[in-house]
Amino acid sequence: MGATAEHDVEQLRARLNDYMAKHGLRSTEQRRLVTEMFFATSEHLSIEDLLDRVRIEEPKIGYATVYRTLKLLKECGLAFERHFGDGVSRYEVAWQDEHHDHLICIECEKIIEFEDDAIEELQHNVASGLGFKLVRHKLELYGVCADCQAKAQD
Amino acid sequence: MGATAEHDVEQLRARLNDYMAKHGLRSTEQRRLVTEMFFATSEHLSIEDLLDRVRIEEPKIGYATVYRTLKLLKECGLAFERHFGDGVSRYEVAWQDEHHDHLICIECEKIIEFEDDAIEELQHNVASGLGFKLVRHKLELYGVCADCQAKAQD
DNA sequence: TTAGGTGCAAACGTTTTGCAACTTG
DNA sequence: CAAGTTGCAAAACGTTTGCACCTAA
Repeated sequence: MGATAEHDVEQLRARLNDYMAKHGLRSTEQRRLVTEMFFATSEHLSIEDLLDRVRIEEPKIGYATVYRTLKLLKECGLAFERHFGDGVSRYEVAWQDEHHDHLICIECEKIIEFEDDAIEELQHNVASGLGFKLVRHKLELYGVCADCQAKAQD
Repeated sequence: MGATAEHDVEQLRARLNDYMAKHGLRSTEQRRLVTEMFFATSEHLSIEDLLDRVRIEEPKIGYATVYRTLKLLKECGLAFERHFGDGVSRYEVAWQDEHHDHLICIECEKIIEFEDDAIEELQHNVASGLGFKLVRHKLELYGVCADCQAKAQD
């Protein structure tokens, strides 16, 4: 709801250009369109979702280009790939200053993002207790949201 | 390492028979073989893994039967489906008295299971703080295990 | 000019399904 | 016997790839 933090898209562009320059990759019309479209969303988009949006502006863009572009964004750490049970990969912008986990309603499929430092700290404890150096984690909570609990009361 | 808890396979059989009776499903030779084979493992098996094992005893069993049987086990809550990044679904016995999360080494792919009550409690807090009734969760920690850290020092 | 990118369609690997033959209750 | 189950092969699904043509640098 409301004011999403003012994320720094400019910084994402810079990081992408940097990566592309370093790897001899080119900035094409399609790549720009797909990445800008992606950076402009705050949701968890499937390839198909993104393709649909991109095609509003440029109907000739193909599946493969979107796949390849998101693969690129994944590689340079600007997108995260998520899997929520159905067979589809969803992608999310990797804002550098932000980490969050997901709370998913099993009735209406609503997805809420959250962060909890206490949980993160415990995760580090668990990992180091087992000899691991923790690099990243994935936490998904599944439950019934307030709305759906209310509905179920009928 | 060593002594896995004495899990109650008998109870799984009972729950399965119960579910099958309630739904007018039948106990066939193949179904029994696949489920027994599955209940007897403690690993995260792919369909292919399980099929290979089952075919040692009964070479004529087909992919579809194993898929269908695991779908059944999922439905009645006796198996969990897991996705660890590669495109393959893996299955794990849902021992009723046990819940654990996963710690995965990103170098050698080793998977360690763990439980942490403190984390679980915080998860409940987070969920209810956002109005959710928590039903289940998935927590995966990715890092580098002690062995691989040692190897990296060379 | 040339390495890299695109769009298409075909290939891929996993999972699901339609169907005729076969079991189970 | 009726309804559920099997094995097969074909279909479906999301994703990746080969290739001829195009385009940024």
